[in-house]
Amino acid sequence: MARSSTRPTSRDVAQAAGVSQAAVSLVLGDKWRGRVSETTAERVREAARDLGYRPNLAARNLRLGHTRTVLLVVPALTTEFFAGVYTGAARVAADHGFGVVLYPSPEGIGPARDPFASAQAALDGVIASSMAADALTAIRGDQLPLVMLDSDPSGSLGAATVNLDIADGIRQVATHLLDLGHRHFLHLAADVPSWTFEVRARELAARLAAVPGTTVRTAHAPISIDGALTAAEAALAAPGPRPTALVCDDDKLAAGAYKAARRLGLRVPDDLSVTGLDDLALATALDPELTTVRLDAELFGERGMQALLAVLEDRTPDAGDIPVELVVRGSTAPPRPS
Amino acid sequence: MARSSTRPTSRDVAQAAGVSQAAVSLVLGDKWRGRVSETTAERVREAARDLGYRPNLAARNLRLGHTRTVLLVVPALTTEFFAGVYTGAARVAADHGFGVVLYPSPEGIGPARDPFASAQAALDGVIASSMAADALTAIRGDQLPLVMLDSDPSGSLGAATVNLDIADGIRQVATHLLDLGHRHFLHLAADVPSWTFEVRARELAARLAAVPGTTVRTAHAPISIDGALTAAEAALAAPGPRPTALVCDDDKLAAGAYKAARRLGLRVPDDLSVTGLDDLALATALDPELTTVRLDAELFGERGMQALLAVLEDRTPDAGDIPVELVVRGSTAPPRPS
DNA sequence: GAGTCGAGGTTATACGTATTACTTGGAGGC
DNA sequence: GCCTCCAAGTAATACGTATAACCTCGACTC
Repeated sequence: MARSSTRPTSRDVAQAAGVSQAAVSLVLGDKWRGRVSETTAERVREAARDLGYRPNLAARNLRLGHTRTVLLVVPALTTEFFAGVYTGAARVAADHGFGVVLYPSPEGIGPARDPFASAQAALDGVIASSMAADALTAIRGDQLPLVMLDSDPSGSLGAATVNLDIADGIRQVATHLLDLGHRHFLHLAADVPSWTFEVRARELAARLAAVPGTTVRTAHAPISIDGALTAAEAALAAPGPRPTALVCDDDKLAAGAYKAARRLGLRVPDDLSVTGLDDLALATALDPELTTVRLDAELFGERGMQALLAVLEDRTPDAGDIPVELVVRGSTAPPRPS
Repeated sequence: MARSSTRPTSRDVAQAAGVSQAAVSLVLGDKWRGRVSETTAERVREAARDLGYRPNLAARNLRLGHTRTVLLVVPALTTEFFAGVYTGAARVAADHGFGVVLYPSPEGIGPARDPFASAQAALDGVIASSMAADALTAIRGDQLPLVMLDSDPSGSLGAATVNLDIADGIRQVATHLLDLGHRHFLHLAADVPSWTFEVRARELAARLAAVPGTTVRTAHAPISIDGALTAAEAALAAPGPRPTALVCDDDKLAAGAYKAARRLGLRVPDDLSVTGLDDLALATALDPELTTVRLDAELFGERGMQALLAVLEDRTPDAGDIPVELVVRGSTAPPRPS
């Protein structure tokens, strides 16, 4: 009563319940099976409730030597994709008594900060998207258990990796467009150094190379609608035979491509077929709705967390890429006979 | 060397440098001005570097009694708006040696979890969006310093509030549409109990009531493109005089409204003017581009963090709503003479 | 009726850090 | 030559928790 300004400790609860601090810890930690009588246990719980007791996490973490908290490092949160990843990871984490703290990679938050300075929380492990490039070096410095999302399985310093089967997605896109009769392609690629984008480029090139008579050009753009607009407009207006199919590295780029097409007086899909990748809400907001590759963000997050749990328990994480699915909508059609 | 499996402590560093643990703490804490010689300090720093020493946050937090970490509670991360809020808050936080941990309100993460169970990090304070309704009760339980974002200043239990001047934004929208000549309105409102949406409804009604001869109907929709599509389609197809202006509670709803209009064969803006609120990237991805209200998300986050810092230091937070700005684009035009 | 055992606790301790209070070996003052 | 004082450290301690080790007392066994 006297010191109501400071938070109550387990000792305060003990005193209020007339027991030792150890008893409080046992009861509240649910480890009192044959150690404390039911009546005393109830007395302790009541005292804790009355005082509004909340255990001091810092003390607990120090004592336990772990925090049951992991960090999820993502690139900018400008689409709902990583929100889904977080949701999946958090769900699995919660099932195992873990918490997930989100760290959106800096980019304007200040002079290239250490993620751990920002998320001061003491951590047990890290899940990092390969797109959050700025943070990677800082992360590598630490010795924390690490799972990499969407990154080169052979080059990740031994860290476990969990990947979406982007290669298959691109293959499906290419096959779909080839089946429609397209032969002249433009690849609108993300201007970001990340394995996940390299895969797209490599796989598209490989798939198209298998079909004689195809051509493919590449334009690079920052991942934003305006950036894509500029790059796509320039590429589409370039001299030479105009491509009839535009394969975009993600849905946002596709949205920019739509605007570029409008500016140039090209109709989607009559004059130009467009594809995306992600299946964001944006994909169906566009007119016509976008043919794209659906990624299961939540499953991605779940698998990432499961892999990290495996690493933490010295088990081998499950292997195998996460399947993706082509969603055909109105933005792709056969090329018009020229 | 012997126990390389466990992380080095400040005592290990001390031993390596041939000094006491206290000296290590002083040097690394930058409090050694007249306490330790320059040469010993350098020796300590070198030892710390060699061992890869990282201070144990849990221990430090316990000792210090605070964590310099605050929690930012937001609703779903499905738009970039709260990413901006985070960016602003994190920037200000970093300038003051604070970290920000993001907690996206549950919604499917599991059985209505306590935010503090998820973000296990020990916290010094909380900034919460009023839209993250599920988390509010849990938060209220704690005695942490609290700043509410976009919530009723008179009803926030004494917590400090930081608000965008949404009322003014809606007034600008209404005035813009009235000036164009519109008299028959449909309000597509978010189906979420939150002060920020109540303000929109109240202010729109008030502004329109001031002009004789205006009518306004209201349709409610969940904040998603599909939800808005359904609700808007039903409302627009309802009997009675068709509204010529559709005021949406946010840009996402507006995107759904576009789709509803297309389905009904209405052209934007010729048959129907549409407005949004947020100015997301989505707004310019739509065709025609959306007339909307620009919110400065980063400034919002900055002000939120500044307010929390003020509360933590027993100062009075700055008052005053954050100004917003109407952005007129192609989705609004005079009504066609009927 | 001595020994055993388990229920129902308590006492003591360590986790790693930051900081306060103390120590010590000179150098300088007079 | 003695006192003072400062530079350069060190020893000790507390933060709040979880848990291992210990204690005590009554009921039962044989």
